[in-house]
Amino acid sequence: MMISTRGRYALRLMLDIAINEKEEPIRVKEIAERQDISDKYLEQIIAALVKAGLVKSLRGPQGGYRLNKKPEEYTVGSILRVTEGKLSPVACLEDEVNQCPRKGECITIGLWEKLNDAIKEIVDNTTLQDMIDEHRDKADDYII
Amino acid sequence: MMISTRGRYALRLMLDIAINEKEEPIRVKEIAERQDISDKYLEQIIAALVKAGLVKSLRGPQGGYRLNKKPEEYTVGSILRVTEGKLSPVACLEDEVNQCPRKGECITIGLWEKLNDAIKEIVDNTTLQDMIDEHRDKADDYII
DNA sequence: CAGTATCCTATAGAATAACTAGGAATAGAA
DNA sequence: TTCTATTCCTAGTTATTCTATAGGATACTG
Repeated sequence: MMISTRGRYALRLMLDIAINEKEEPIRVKEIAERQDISDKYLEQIIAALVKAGLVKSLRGPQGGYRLNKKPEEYTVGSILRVTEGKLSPVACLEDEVNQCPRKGECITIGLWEKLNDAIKEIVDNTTLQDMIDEHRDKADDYII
Repeated sequence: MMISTRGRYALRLMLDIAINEKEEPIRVKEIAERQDISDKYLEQIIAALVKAGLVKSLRGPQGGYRLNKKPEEYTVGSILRVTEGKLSPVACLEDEVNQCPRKGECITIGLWEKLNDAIKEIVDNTTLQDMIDEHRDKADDYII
């Protein structure tokens, strides 16, 4: 399993805010209850998202969290990279430029690059809104 | 980084045998030297490959390891699954049938399935021979 | 039977994952 | 101003996995 709870919770958390946010900001405790996740753990995860500028926080009573942008402006990749770090299959692809001294002769690098590209293709082209829409479509299938 | 040294070494090890195997079987020590990997660690990794029936071993002097099949008959996936376990992005996709009770309402499952399919598409359709060929082509590029 | 290889099992240090805990800082309401 | 609800910050904890290392048992060949 390559995506840890941290990244998966972050995604559910962002989707939860996207779906439930109306006028008032959303409290961590609400999200924790709806998603059935430890609120103390969620606090830490959301702190990283605040620090990265993905959500904004409001302290004090009636405080909570709000998205900074519209759901269609968040890619899954932008969220997972904050919480999971790099999404590369191998370390040498984590930097912009591959620093590995064996790179030239490496027989496996082509495979890792293919995997890397496939993963990026998906996470960088799926937005929160896409996920919400697809989920609605799926739910419709059941109703029809 | 989702692929650990175990899986990466296993792949290099299989490729090393595929490329260097002539009449005589290949000793772990040889591979360890060529690939610059601890031989004791390689021993454990290759033991798993033997147990899974991917390579056969010959004990005693003049012993070593041999591939059981032709390089084009090994997919990368078959090797990585032996050494890395499941390659799924999330736990609920590791079994044939998704057992998760939240599956029906899960808003993220579609994304994980897409990732899972993309990974499988690559690892199950790339063989050792493909990697050898592609590497040769790349080397040619430098020469030309 | 000596030597060379694999085979098997135990151990260990380091890193990571997945939380848990407690209190400080802030802001709104009474 | 004080109470309270909320986020913010940091440290600690438990379990697991990673990445080996080590040492000897077993098997085969010449």
